[in-house]
Amino acid sequence: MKEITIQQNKVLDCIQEYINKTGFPPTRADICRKLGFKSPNSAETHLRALEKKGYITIESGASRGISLVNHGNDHDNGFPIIGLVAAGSPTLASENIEKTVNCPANFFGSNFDYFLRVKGLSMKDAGIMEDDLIAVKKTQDIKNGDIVIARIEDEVTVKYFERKTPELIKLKPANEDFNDIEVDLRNTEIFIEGKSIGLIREN
Amino acid sequence: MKEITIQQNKVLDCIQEYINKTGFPPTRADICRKLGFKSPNSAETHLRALEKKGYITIESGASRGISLVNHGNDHDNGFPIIGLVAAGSPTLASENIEKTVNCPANFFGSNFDYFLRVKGLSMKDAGIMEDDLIAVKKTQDIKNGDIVIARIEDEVTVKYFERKTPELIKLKPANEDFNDIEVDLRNTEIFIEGKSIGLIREN
DNA sequence: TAATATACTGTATAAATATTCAGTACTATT
DNA sequence: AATAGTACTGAATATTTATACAGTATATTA
Repeated sequence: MKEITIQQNKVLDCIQEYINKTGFPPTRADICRKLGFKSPNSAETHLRALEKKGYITIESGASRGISLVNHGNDHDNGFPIIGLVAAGSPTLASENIEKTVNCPANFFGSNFDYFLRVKGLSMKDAGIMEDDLIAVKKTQDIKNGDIVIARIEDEVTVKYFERKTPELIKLKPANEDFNDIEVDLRNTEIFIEGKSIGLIREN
Repeated sequence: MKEITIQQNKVLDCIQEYINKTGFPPTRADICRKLGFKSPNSAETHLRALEKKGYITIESGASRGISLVNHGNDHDNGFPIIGLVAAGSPTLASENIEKTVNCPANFFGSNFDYFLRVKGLSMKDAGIMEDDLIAVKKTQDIKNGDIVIARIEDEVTVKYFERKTPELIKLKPANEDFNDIEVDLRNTEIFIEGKSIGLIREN
């Protein structure tokens, strides 16, 4: 994140304070009043600088169209939502983060690391529907019957886990339209990202 | 707190949604666009009614000067979980409260009032499983296809809502092992507690 | 030395926005 | 039958607001 100047920081604080107090963002004139500027352009230029540096977004044309960008919220109760890209690993890299959800860390009893947005209906009989958010705990402590987030080559999938033999793993969907995936560890690489410990659905 | 009409409730939801999405309140025109009004005065009158009834405040003269009033939020981020007792109404009386869950009020986009713990599998094809927690918003603004919490006599149930005629309501399960419930308002009393706007599952 | 970013004032203006007024229509209450 | 509340359209208008342009000045970097 780019450095900001003292004055830009004052403007940023001013915006935050204004929103806290009134519930909506300030106008250029409001900022001027607060910080003692005499020209709305003073505020404008600072706002443009803050936008360029990624601290705020400004909706063009709209009045009071300033909103604060949430960055570095990885820890204080903000959990990232990661899209389940068809081919590719779900990582916490910022470009994969859809948005963040504010909720307590122990929301699902056990701690978890991120939310995964579900694509497809392969687990529908387990009550996991398209666009649901699965709370994923990064762990290798998997028992048979757990719902795991697994990566086979470049494909990420959510399935029931079942270890048949030390070399053979079965990934079972909860939908009769889908087939079991059998993975022989001797010729296929599989990586278990973690397991599901909860679920959130936004209607 | 004074009663509000269905339309006023829609406007209130619309404001909430807009703020969640953009970070700042809507203009009259924004509300019109969302709800299909053709005159900004439609929004204006609803806003004035909501202000009069204490649900919002409007800063005179300012653009986007709407802010939501936090009224009687006896649960400050702690939401009660109510058991779905086979016979009996889900009320917020303390003896019915299983425990409380800490989460933001706008967790599911729109505000909600309590969680209901689901018993049975009558909605399993909608991804609602036994012991799931349904986020219930107390409202009478129900559309066909909504998942409602309905009370018929002393029985509380969660079902899809479908109004066939002004006198005939159908409550449809999402499970072929269950039958539709047809309610004739002329001889049976039904009370809609509210609708489901989200779901949480603790594995 | 030139270029660039910061940090302002001051003025102007088009677009966004709140707000009022005049209607129509429906419903419930007195 | 009259009154009041709800729920709108449509038009008009004054104010608010973003935004561009023209300057001045200082500090930092290449």
